[in-house]
Amino acid sequence: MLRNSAAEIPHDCGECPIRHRAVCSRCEADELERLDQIKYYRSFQAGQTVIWAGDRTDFVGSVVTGIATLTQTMEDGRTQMVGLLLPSDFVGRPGRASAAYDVVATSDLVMCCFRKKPFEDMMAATPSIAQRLLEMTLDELDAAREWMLVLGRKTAREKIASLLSIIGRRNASMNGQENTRERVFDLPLTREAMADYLGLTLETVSRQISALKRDGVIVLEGKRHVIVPDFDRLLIEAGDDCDGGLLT
Amino acid sequence: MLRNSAAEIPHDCGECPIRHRAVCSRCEADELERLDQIKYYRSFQAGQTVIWAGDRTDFVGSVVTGIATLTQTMEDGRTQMVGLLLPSDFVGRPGRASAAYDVVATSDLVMCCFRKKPFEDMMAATPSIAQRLLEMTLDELDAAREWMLVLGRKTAREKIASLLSIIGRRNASMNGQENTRERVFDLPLTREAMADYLGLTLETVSRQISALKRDGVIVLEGKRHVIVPDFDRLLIEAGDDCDGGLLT
DNA sequence: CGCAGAATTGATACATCTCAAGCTGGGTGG
DNA sequence: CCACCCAGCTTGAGATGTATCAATTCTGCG
Repeated sequence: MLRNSAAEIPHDCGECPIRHRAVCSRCEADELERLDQIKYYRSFQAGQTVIWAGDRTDFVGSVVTGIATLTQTMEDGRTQMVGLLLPSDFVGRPGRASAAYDVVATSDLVMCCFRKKPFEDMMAATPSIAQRLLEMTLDELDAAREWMLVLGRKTAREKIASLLSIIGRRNASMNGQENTRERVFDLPLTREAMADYLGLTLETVSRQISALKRDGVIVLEGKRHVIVPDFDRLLIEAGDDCDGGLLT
Repeated sequence: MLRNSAAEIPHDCGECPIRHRAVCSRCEADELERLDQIKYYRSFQAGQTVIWAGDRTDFVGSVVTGIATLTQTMEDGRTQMVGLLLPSDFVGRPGRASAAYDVVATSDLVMCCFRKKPFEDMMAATPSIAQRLLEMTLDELDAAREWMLVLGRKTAREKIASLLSIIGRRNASMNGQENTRERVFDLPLTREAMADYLGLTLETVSRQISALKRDGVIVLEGKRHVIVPDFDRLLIEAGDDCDGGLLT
């Protein structure tokens, strides 16, 4: 469990990779120091469940590195992903005792955690944290609503193109390849996880990816490495306004 | 436009029907008085568009009475409802210049509005407002995620049953008929609006409602008045855990 | 009355699911 | 080093649920 050496895990908030995007991004030096005192890191291996839906949770936290998914499952096993947690995303809800969704590490994952009670106290005393959390929550709400359009009204091909464009866009914003026509990235999800995200079966995901490849919209190297020769073309396939979603 | 007489519109916050649920619900008397000074009411007729997606918005506000919908539309006309706004729900996003979605009055509607700038200033100075808005936003996010499961993984019949159970539940919580086996309510939406909510066509909505009627899950009086003889039965049809969604 | 919007119902088309068979690439043990 | 294995993925053929197109019926209202 403690397989990550201390060297891999940031300890100084000043050097934290998510310093400027996470829930703490608006904190002043003194506030950061107080947070520093109540924070602790947890590591998870790919595939591990971080939180089980319905369980009591005593912590909240931020994804520092790696990717996790938020999923809902019906009794008969049908599952729907309802969120994709990337570095800087916040996990857990202040003021709620038990988790609403399963959180599963898709890759190896490091989280910066706070016990819930101290964090809630800190939040009440620190407007900059509450403000930032509100802003992040509003962004997530917009993303969820964007996704409702995908789930409710788009075809399988458009769904795949939408997912690829979102991953491509987020990836670009991290690497500063924003305005390039061509974009290159790795899929962080299995076909099955994509299916759960898109409300499809994995077979349909596979077929549509093959179709996009056949039509030259994307080029695959191996199963996971994606090259998009013309990102605007992908956006058109996604059914999005070509000027790019304003919200994602 | 000013067809609502002054008598119909509440002016005193103390008598406001959404006083204890809206964004102002945690305000003290003095805070309420300050809000009172910057608030104003707007009325809309059924069918009127309150806000157009993409337009600059200079106000935010709460639904006081009536129902509105939040919808997204693709260029080719496919539309998806992404929110249903009932009394006390908040409209608009502090800190954003333009609207992300169309807001349309489904019934006659009264809103309690604030110009955005004064409201933002007030929010910065009044933690109780910011806190309540965060809480409401988190609730909306949960509702949106619940809906993603409905859109992505449920059958048409389950979708209809889910919608009916949500309306029935909200209605019950307003009228205190919480634990009755039988529930009675009016549908606030046309078949087409239901279809837009559920990611279906109106024909499919109609067929599935007929099927639920035929199977005795619901009884209809006219097109809009619904009687649910056994609410648990409806929840089973919705594919929900029978102990009721914890979140909605 | 008779019109218009809303809803229902029917017949058919089609997209996606389901079930089933094979493929691929990386790891393991003989 | 090779044979094997296995999870992840691809592809095919047929079944099925929902959309589409079209024709009525209902309901409220001028």
